[in-house]
Amino acid sequence: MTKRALHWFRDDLRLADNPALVCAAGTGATYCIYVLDDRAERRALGGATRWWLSHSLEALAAALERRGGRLDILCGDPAELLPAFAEAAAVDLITWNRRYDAASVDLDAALKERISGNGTAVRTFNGSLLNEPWEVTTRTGQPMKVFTPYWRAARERGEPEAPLPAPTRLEAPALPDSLGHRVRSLPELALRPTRPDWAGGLREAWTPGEDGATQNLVDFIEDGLGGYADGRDRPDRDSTSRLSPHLRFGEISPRQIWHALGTARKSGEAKGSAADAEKFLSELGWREFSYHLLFHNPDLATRNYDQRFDDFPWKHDGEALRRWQRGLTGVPLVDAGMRQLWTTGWMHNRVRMVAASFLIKHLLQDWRTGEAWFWDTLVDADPANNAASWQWVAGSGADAAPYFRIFNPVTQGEMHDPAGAYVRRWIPELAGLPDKNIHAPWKAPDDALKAAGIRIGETYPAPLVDIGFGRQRALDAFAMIRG
DNA sequence: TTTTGAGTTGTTCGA
DNA sequence: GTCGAACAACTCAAA
Repeated sequence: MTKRALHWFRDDLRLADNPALVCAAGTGATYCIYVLDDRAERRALGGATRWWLSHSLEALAAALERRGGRLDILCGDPAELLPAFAEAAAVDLITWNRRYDAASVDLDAALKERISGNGTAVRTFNGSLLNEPWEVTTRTGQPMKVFTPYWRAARERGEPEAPLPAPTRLEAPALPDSLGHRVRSLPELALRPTRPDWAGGLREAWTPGEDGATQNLVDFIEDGLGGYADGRDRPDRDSTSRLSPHLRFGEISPRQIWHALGTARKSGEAKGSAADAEKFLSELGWREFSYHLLFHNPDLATRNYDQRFDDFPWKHDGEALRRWQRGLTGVPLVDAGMRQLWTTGWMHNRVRMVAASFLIKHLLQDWRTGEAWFWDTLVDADPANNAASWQWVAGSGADAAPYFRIFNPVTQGEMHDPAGAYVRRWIPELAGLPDKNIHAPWKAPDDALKAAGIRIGETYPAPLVDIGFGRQRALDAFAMIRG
């Protein structure tokens, strides 16, 4: 009798460079399953990631079918479903790629024990990181707390291994009758918005799935890598990789990115300088560092990494939060970013920092309220990156900026969106203002406002807070907890 | 154990 | 307009 395996897809929705899938497919006929974990105690996916997931699963199912495989989608508690599936289908081996949030780590450990106890083999793999979070340590074996030494130590471990090819042929065993009623169709999961359908902008901006991810990488190496080190800070340009949501769902692996970059540079196809490539790789490094932090600090998304911040005098201003969410703070760069987020499910990294800083520092709102909004609206909402980055901006995180480093959203706009193209794109009601007024319309001369058809407080809001006053108030608040 | 050098992304002020 | 210094001390990681 030939062997049968089961591969459990999670945040690894790809066929290429998927070590757990390769292991399963090498064993024999392979069930491929995805489980939508609907337990109440888990942090539910946000709206944007649910949308992305639905399309990514659709792409994955099609890719599996092209190779003779099949994706079975289940809904429920994996701790119960996986052993039940394994037993009913009489599989010899279960494989999956690891995840690193606390709930997943606990679930995986429990599952492994239970499934092995039933006599079924379990094999797990690293499918989403260059280094496991526990592999990079200080000389004394402690977790790292500063990015630069972390990344240096990670690099010293050597080049990541070459990516694995996708299995050329998959064989899907028939589903046992007893499991038929467990399988769900994609529409049954109700992952996509219906009334209202807010996903039009997402559909225009993205192609979820492995093919879309690969194409994005190719495009980036061709068009974005040249000048990346500087261009990445320009929201008015198209020079970031836009790989974040693809990485979020494992439609592409960091290993594949690393090697594609290396190959393109060796062959001379990549336009970027060595500095551009290093800068880009260090962004993968930040992703690794965030996972390192999350693994060693399981409550990174809810608890201040620096506990002095437990006494920070946050204001709880629901109206200010709502105006920030809707892109109606009256500060153009912040509002442009928040509208880009709402429309496309993504925001340029530079603008994320400015918008987050404005919420935390100028509006004194708890970073967790911003983290929660990003979690719901970003297509790349990631348990490690989102939490680590919000804490970094707040100053409560690892290796955080000094407390006095407060972004001025007007200065940032003038520096990184000098002609105002980004602001005009997302805030059409300001489009008629001259470049020199676009980032601070409240200071524009009356005739410029009139010519542009703008009435501050009517056609576009007055700023929620005076920039200089907000900065000083934040500095005073930080002084209170410095002790 | 102690010492030493270094630390993603900024702003403002004054010369 | 441009440039350097101050901001405020602290923690990390390695020697």
